[in-house]
Amino acid sequence: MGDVFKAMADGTRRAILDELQERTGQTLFELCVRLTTKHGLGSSRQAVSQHLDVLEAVGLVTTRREGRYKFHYLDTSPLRTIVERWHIDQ
Amino acid sequence: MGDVFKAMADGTRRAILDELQERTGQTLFELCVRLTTKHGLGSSRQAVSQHLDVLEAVGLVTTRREGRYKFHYLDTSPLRTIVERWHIDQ
DNA sequence: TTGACAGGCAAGTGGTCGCTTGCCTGTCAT
DNA sequence: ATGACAGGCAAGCGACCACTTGCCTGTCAA
Repeated sequence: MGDVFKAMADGTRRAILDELQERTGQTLFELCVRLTTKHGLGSSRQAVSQHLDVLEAVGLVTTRREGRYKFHYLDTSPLRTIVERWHIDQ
Repeated sequence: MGDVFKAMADGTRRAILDELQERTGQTLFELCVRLTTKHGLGSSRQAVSQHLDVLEAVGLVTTRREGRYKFHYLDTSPLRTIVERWHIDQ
């Protein structure tokens, strides 16, 4: 629970979620390119990789391996617990 | 925006929000007592005070002074931006 | 098969965060 | 007015976090 908020606390990770929302199933390098060009974030490959590990650990991102590629998919269902806990009436 | 998540990232702060949701308008000392007894958190007065400052800075808590008392009120409206940004369909 | 490519692992570092400590300000009752 | 009470301010400290750096593993094409 608290891990979800810790994961969301970082701006780069929220930008990654934005990117995956716009185009899900991206690889690490695709995300690196699009983060630097569209979001203006100069994040290195290792940095983005570690961010993806955090997001995957809390269930906000799921992955699928295919050969030497690893695709990343957005899953916003962990955010639903926030709505449930504090009765956000939409 | 990111400040809201940073504020929510701490477990003690989320417990404070839970407490204020159950009984809004509490003072600092009331919150300290109820956090230790009901939530089992051994947080000092200064710690809780600093947490309240953070929550108030991001708009999750509003305050009202009355004499030497300061009452704290919950406001979950900043959380609504989360629902809007990532289309959580409730 | 060998080089390029996509990604992973792990140690080290600077900065931020949560908390404590100590002291101070303002308010109320006696 | 003077002591107790509710809260505020600010410096210091330990722990955690994001990031870098360097090297390694696995996969595919030429």
